[in-house]
Formats: sequence, structure tokens, C-alpha cells
Amino acid sequence: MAAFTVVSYNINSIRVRLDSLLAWMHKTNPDVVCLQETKVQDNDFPEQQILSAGYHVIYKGEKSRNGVAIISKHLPNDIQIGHNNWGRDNEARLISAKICNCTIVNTYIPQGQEPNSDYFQYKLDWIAHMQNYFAERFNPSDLVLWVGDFNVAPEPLDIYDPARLLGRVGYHPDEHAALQNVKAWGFLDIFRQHITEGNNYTFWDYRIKNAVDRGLGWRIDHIWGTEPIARHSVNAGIAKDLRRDLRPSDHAPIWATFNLP
Amino acid sequence: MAAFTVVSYNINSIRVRLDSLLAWMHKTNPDVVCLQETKVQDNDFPEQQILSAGYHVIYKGEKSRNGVAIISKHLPNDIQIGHNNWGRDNEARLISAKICNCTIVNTYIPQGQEPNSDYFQYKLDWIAHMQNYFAERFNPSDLVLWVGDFNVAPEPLDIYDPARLLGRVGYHPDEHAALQNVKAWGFLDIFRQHITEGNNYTFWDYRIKNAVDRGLGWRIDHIWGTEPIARHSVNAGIAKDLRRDLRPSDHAPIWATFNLP
DNA sequence: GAGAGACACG
DNA sequence: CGTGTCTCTC
Repeated sequence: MAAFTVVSYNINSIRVRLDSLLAWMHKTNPDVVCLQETKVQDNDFPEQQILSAGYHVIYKGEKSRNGVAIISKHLPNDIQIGHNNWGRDNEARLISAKICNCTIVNTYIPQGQEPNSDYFQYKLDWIAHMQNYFAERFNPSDLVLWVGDFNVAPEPLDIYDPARLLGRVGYHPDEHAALQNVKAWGFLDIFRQHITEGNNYTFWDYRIKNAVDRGLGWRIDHIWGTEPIARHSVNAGIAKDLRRDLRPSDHAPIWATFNLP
Repeated sequence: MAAFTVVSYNINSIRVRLDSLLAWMHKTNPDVVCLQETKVQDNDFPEQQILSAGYHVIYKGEKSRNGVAIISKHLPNDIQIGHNNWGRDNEARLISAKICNCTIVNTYIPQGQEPNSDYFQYKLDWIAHMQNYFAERFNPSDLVLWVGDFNVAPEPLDIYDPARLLGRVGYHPDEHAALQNVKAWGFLDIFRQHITEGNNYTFWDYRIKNAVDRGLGWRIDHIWGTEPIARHSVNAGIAKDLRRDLRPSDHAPIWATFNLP
């Protein structure tokens, strides 16, 4: 089979940035684009424009916050929205589909606000619940990709000042432990299989002047895969150029290419 | 002396449209631009950008509403802000200066909301008070221009459906009478000395789709002058093209050119 | 800093 | 419809 490229992108309002996204997709020709923070309720989702561009699309949104979507060249099957069987999945943070024999789970993990806040505990619970989610549905020998805005930089290499920022939301030992537990179920970090240098970030705070040029970013968006899919990955990268647009999202797309078995 | 061009423009937020205004001024090279609805308090007025473009500027604003300014190639003298000696001039609606021996009074007359409202009576009082303003300060034989957003279309020719709209705010007999009283002090409508055709408007409601193309406008912005200045006027017009910008004001600039005596 | 929403205004 | 205000979120 031909190369199969999967992208994860926190778009920070699909209505503001859909034109820019479609132009970028036209250039880069990805197979699957997983979006977070679409920030639009389903009635207002710009479905027609995506269909006209020749893609399938599935989505689950809320008014003004959260919101996830999967745009795909190939027909998505076995669509799942939300966790089911879990009391705290009233937010639009998880959407999943089987595309070309590979199950793609796209999540927007809660940001967490501040350690010691209720929101932070919610984030930890949310991450912990993902282990149940995968264990109940899949086997580590399945072709499963877990992608999205995880709102966690897992390693020192994934953040611009690990010493100073340790303990902050997004780079906190409790988050690292929670995420490691899910990873231990059977995931590999596809990006790090190919790119081992630092200063490869997917998020730069709007409030820090010239953060991109100054290298003041975080790698908090991820593409993780089970061993059988990771084995077939051939490349990965971050489309940093999109973060330099006139009106950019605060995130850049992360992508990985596979030769699907 | 060379030609002297005076412009009146309700800019509907100078912060949003200053770049567009300066580009237009660069093309058209006016001597004086009188603005209304700058919608910015004096601390936030973009003075430096105007000075850098080679103009003088005087202004009086409020937070979020009203606000008047005069941009001028030539040094403004005898600057007056507000009516003085009148109880109801706490709003930023009047600014005046002597520029090249001609006194220019730039006003943003209250919109009036609805006939029978208190705001409508305020508008009528405001207009009536302008007669005192001129009588106390000038003589009809002086070189005086009264320009601005008058929020009144004086004649049937100044509105797209005079029969239907008669009695609405902006085209009401009481407004016509009030304005006529001030005019009788000694003003001529400079624009109408040169342009006698209809469909020459300065305002098109944002809420009416394609109002400009469909000719659904009002001529409510004016350049009036005393006889000695009117006699030296050589041309006038409306810069309708600016109303077709990507993010236009709901008004277009009105201009008049003089060979000053 | 930049999205969202809601409200006031013309 | 398109300005402004303010509050909320990340």
C-alpha cells in the first residue's frame, strides 16, 4: 500500500482557520487529519467545505470550547464518540474511527489549569481512564494510533526549560506518571522514533513574544502507536511553518507517515 | 493658492481603519480630513502613526463611542473642543480649528434613535444649539466650513426612498426644520453646488445586503460653507470606493476642493 | 494573545 | 452587520 500520513493539529477554532488548513492539506496531501479545539457546535461545523475538498469528515463539538474532528481521504468506519461507560465524558474530547485497517483515537486531553486545582485532578483522571478505554477495546497487537493534544510534554527534550518548568501544568510528575501508565499498555511515541533532536515543539504560547523564533515551545501534541503500526512508520515531523501564519493557531500540526501492512 | 481639499468621513473606529484611511490619503492627498466616530479614548488615539505620515492631528474621544478628529497638512490654530457654555456637551462630538484662514467645525450630530424618544429630542436640541454656536463666534461673511456626520438627509434627493422613509430618524420634518434654521444663519451645501444628481450617498446600512450596489443609501455627511468660502469651491464628490473595501466603514468620505482666497 | 460568547449601539 | 464592551478559557 502507498504511504499513509496521519496528522494531529489543535486548530484553535476551525471556523477561523479552515481555509488555511485546506490550503496546507492541498500542498501536503495527508490521508488523515485529527483536529482538536474546533470550538464549534455540530450545527455550525463547516462540513460542506471539507466534503467539497474531497474528504470525509466526522466531528463532535460544543459551543465555544473543546471539539474534535477527523478528516480523512478514506471512509472512516466504527466511529466512536466519547468514552461511553464513563460518567465524565460529557465534553467533546474523544473521537475515534477505523481508517484503512488502523484504528485512530483522537483525543483532546483537558488542559488542567493549575496543579492542586480540581481541573488538574480531572486531567489526571481523564488520562488514567484512557488505559481502561484501550484495554477494554483493543489489544496491543492491534493496529491502533492514539493521537491528539495530550496537553503534556512527556520528556525533558519536549520542553524549552525543563528545569524551571518542572511542576507546571503540562510538565508535572503526576501527569508524566499518568501518561506513562497508559503508554505501558502498549504504545510507542512514533515521532521520537524518527526525530531525536530537541527544539521540536508543537505548541508556543501566544503570550510569549516571538516564542517560535526563540524556541520557547512545548511538544504536547502526539502521535502514539501500538508496536505493529509503529514498526511500519517511516517518517514524522512538525509543520512549524503553519505556526508562523498571519493568524496562526498556538499549535502546529504533528504528522507521521506509515507504510501500512 | 493651490487647491485645498477638505474631507469628512465617519470612520467607525479609527483603530480598525487607520491603515486603509492613510493609504487612501496617500492616493488622494487631501489637505484636511475630518473624522467622526473614532471610538477611542485620547490615551489610545493612534497619533504617532498620523504624525509619521506627515500630518498634524487634533482629536477628542471617548471610550467606545463618538469621538472626533481633524487631520491636517497645515498647522491647525484656534482649536476648540466641545461647545463650551452649554450644559450638554459632555460628549466628544465637536472639534474645530482654523486652518489656512478657514475655520473648520467638525461635528458628529447625535443619531437620534427613534422619533418620540428622548434621544431624538436631544438631537434636535443639539442641532438647534449649533445656530447659537455659529452666531456667537462667527459672521456669515467669515470663511467657515461646517462639516461632519449630520445624521440627517436634508432633501428627497439625499435618500433612496424619500416617500417611504419620510418621518424616520435621519429624514424627519423636525430634523429638516432644525437643520434649516442653522443653514439660514449663512450656510450653503457645497456638495450640491457641484453635484445635482441623486444616488450620491455617504452612508449605507451594514444590515442591508448589497446596499451600495442596490443604491440603498443616505447622504447624511455634509460639507457646508459660508458664502465667501462656497464661492471659491471648485469641485466635490464622494469616495464611494472606500465603502466597497473588505472591512469598510458604513460611511464613505465626502470631499470638496477650494481655491482659497 | 487570541479564540469564544453575550450585550449595546447604529 | 460590524463596531465597541466585558468575561471566560487556554
